[in-house]
Amino acid sequence: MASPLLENLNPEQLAAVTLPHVSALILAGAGSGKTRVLTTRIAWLLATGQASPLSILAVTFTNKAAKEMMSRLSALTPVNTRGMWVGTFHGLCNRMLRAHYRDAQLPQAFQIMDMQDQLAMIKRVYKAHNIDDERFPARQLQSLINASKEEGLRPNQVEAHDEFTRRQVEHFALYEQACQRDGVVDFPELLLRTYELLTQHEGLREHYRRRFSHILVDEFQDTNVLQYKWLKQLTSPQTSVFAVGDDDQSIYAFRGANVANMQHFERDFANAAPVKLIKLEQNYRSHGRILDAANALIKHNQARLGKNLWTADAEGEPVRAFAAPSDIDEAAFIVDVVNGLVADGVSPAEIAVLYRSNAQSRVVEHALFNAGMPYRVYGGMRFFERAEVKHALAYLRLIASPADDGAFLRVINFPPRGIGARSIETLQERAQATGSSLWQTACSQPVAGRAGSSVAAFVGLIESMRNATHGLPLPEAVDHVVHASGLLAHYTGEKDGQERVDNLQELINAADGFLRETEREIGEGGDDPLMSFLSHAALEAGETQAAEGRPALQLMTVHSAKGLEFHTVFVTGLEEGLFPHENSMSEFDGIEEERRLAYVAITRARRRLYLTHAQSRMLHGQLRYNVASRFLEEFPDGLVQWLSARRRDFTMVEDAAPATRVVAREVPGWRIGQSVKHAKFGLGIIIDAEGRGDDARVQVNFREAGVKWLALEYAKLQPA
DNA sequence: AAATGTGGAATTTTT
DNA sequence: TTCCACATTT
Repeated sequence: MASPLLENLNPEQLAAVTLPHVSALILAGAGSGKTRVLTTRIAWLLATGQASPLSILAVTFTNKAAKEMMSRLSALTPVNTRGMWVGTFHGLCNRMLRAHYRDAQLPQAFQIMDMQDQLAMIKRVYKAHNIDDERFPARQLQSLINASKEEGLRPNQVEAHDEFTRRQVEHFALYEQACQRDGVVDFPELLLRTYELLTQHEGLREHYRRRFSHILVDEFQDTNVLQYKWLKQLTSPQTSVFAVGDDDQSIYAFRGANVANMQHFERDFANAAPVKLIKLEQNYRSHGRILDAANALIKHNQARLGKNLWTADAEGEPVRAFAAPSDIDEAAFIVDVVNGLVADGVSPAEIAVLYRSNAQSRVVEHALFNAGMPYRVYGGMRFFERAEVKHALAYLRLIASPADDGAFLRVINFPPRGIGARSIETLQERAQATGSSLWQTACSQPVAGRAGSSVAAFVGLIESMRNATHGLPLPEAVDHVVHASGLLAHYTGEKDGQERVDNLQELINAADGFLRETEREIGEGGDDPLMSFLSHAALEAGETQAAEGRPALQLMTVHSAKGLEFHTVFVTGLEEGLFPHENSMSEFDGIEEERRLAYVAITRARRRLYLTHAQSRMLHGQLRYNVASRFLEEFPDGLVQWLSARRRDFTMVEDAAPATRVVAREVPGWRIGQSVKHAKFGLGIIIDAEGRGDDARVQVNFREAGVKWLALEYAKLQPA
């Protein structure tokens, strides 16, 4: 078969793409063409008539991945992909719940809460039931709720072995009641409710099982217990499940990802035929030495399915490492190298600085700013999370779903309209007493006087907005609400309000863009555009910040770099305590997860890889001295080229920025920050010193043995 | 209702 | 140190 679709696939990719109607686990290494295989598989199923678009469901974790899949797929197939279900777990579940809201026991206009909304809801529950948030921190309950749901557990199924947990589970149950009354669902609820819908309604379950004969799952190593159960519900002996993942890139255990799903897959999804296992190990991204480093590092993990990346490409540049005296010097080094690369014609946008934790970006930003180098920091506030945008959305939510107390409280006095805390509390008490929503309570307003009339005016405002926007095209409805609510006027009058005004305008644009993008799909569900837009706003928080005009250096955590690639990558802060993070050391599988994280970082690089660590760094307002990361020791000799600075005398560098350095309490011959070796304790770093001559003692932070004071006269310390 | 002060915590993050 | 949530002040 000379299908152009299959051209240039390597034998393993070809085997995966053209697999018969069985379930399969594709172990796809970093840069092995995972997305290509996934999309080509779908295109091939369509091209050979083995599947119609209606019979395909493809699920991802992020909206970005879903979009990417759709756009690459449309380039591969002439078949109209409408009717295919491609989306995130949450997006697909939302779709099912909208279609079967009655069976799912939800109101038609149920709203989705993001994490902020969820926390606010918990605090409201606390207030209504006089729960002490000192004893029961709201965030802790939030974690318990989400973790429980992600394991598929309702409050009555959560095991509580102690009194504290028992109380928390009670609060969990109260929270669920409140959500149900308000007609709101949190993120994990979307999945859990859909899962229960399928388990409890055989007709529906059979319908979807018959419909989706092909289910494809991206990033399978990131699935949690509930997602796995959900997939099982959709699967019959006739279903082909094509799961793509990489156990070596499993870095989300902390949010419930369960790599064991990969091991269980072979057992649980073997139906008519055994599950096929295919490994994609040829890497199309990186030069040889980068892969050598990645392979060498990940070999130190015990729990692996086992994979080794290789490339037909060149060995390339050596991997380089740099030991900086301080975090400031580390940043200066990065600026130096970047300047050199940019002078050589590498675009700054093709260079990434990766770090373990966000706090590390500050020093690098500072150095880049002073060097006049454009950069972009990932992470932070998303568009739909901004206060002004959430306010506008709350008005829209209240129009669509008046029982939504969260939305009600957000805007009842914003912009300020003279409804004080007192009136709101009275309203809440009465709502609590009658078991009705704040909106209902506000409508049946028997309170006389000024407060009563303000509340009545608010009710009138929302009702007039509902009438005025009824039947309007979505962007015009949003436009109306932004004006009629007084939000625009409020921010226009405020100093520093321009950005917020811009964001409100941008919300109108977003509504317009959303309408255009979904136009083709409307008719299929006959959905209310406002409802869809509100779901969209909750499920897709939007970009962190608009892309810069000129190409900018990319700064991000290793986690957010997953799935991306760059010409040059700096992996920074490779220090014990930071990377691997100290918290991970007490966690189950913690160090191995940190190592996978380092593996992800390394495999982002196409051509050049720099590994850096700093011997001292400012952390939580204190200067800390860290030993180089164990990961740096896990590369075979000769693979990593240490740059001159390791040999260079520290004092040279210290002279460059003397003001930033603590003047060491001098012990002749030794320096704070110096790496040393001890016969018994091994490698360490000098972090303090005192005394002179025979009394001279140094404090050393040993990698293995911890912090110790040593008398120089007796301890046979060697410079390392 | 905004402005200012205080205490505590400070991996990683998407939906 | 720096950020945030929350409390108190003005």
